[in-house]
Amino acid sequence: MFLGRYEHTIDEKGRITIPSKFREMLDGSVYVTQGFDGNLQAFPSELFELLANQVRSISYLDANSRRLRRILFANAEQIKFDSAGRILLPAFLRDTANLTDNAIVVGSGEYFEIWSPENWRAQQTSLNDIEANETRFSALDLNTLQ
Amino acid sequence: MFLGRYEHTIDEKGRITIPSKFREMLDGSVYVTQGFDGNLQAFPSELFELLANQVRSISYLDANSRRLRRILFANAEQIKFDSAGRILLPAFLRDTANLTDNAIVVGSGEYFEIWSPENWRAQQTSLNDIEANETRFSALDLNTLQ
DNA sequence: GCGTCCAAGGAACATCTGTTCTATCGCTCC
DNA sequence: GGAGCGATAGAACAGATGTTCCTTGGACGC
Repeated sequence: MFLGRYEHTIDEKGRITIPSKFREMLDGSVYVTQGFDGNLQAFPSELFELLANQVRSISYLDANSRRLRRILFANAEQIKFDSAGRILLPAFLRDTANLTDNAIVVGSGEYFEIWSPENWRAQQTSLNDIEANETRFSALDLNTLQ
Repeated sequence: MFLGRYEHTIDEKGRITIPSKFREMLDGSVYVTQGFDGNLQAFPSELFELLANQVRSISYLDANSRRLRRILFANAEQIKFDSAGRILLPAFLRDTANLTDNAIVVGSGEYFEIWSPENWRAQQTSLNDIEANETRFSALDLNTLQ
C-alpha cells in the first residue's frame, strides 16, 4: 500500500525521484496518467493493465469508447526508473499538472499521486467538509468496520 | 501498448517520424487508414488483418458493412518506414485529416492515431466530463476491477 | 562511521529533422 | 520509338535536440 507524503524536486530535465519506499512496490516502472484533479496518478503495472483491459474490451466502433481510449492511453506513459530511482516526466504530463520545480508525491492506497505544491494546497479539503457529508462517508465510521 | 502523445513535424515531402517507442512494436510497416473522427488511425499488421477479416465476413448487403469496408480498404495504405523511422503519408490521407505542418501522434492502446493539432484540440474531452458521465464510464472504477 | 536516499550535472547515446544525392517513373518533344 | 525533362520516392548523412547512463556530493538516520 502506498502511504505518506514526500516533497521532491523536479530538475531541469524534468526528472523526479520516486520515494524508495514506493519503488520497492514497483517492478522497475510505473504507469503515469493524467489525474482527475489537476494532478498525476501513478499505477503499478498490474493495476494499470487491469484498467487498460477493461477499456480495450469495449468496441472501438463506439464513439464514446474511442474517447475513453484516448483519455486513458493518450494521457498515459509507462516510465522506467533510471539507476538513481528517478523517472523522466514527459512535458505533456508536467503541463497538465502544473509541475515545474517541486512536486508532492502522495500515497493513495493501491496507487499514488503527484501534485504541484500549488494544486495540492488548493485541493486540501478540511475535515469539517467531510463531517458535513456523514452519510456518504459512513464507510469511514469506525463503528461499521469489522 | 501504444501510450502517450508526441507532436512531430510533417516535412515538405509529407513525411512524419513515427515515435521510436511505437516503431519498436511494429514490424517495419503500419497500416494507416482514415479514422472516424477527422484523424488517421495506424494499425500493426496483425491487428489490421484481424480487422480486415472481420469486416470481410460481414455481408456486403448491409449498408453499414459497406461503409466500414470503404473506410478500412479504400482509404487505407500499408506504409513502410524509411531508414530514419519516417513514413510518407499519401496526399489523400493528409487531406482527410487536415494535416499540413505538424501532427500529434496519439497512443490508443493496441493502435495509435494521427491528428492535426486543430482537430485534436477540438475533440479533447476533459476528465471532468467523465465524472459527469459516471455510469457510462464505470469501467474506469477501480472497485469493479478483478 | 557507514549506509541509504536524494539532488545535481556531465558524458554518451539515441532520436528527430532537414538536406542532399540517386534511382525510378511518367511525360513531352524530337 | 528514343532522348531529355521534371516530379516523386528512397537511401544516406549531419546537426540539433532529447534521453539515458553514470558519477559525485550532501543530508539524514541507524
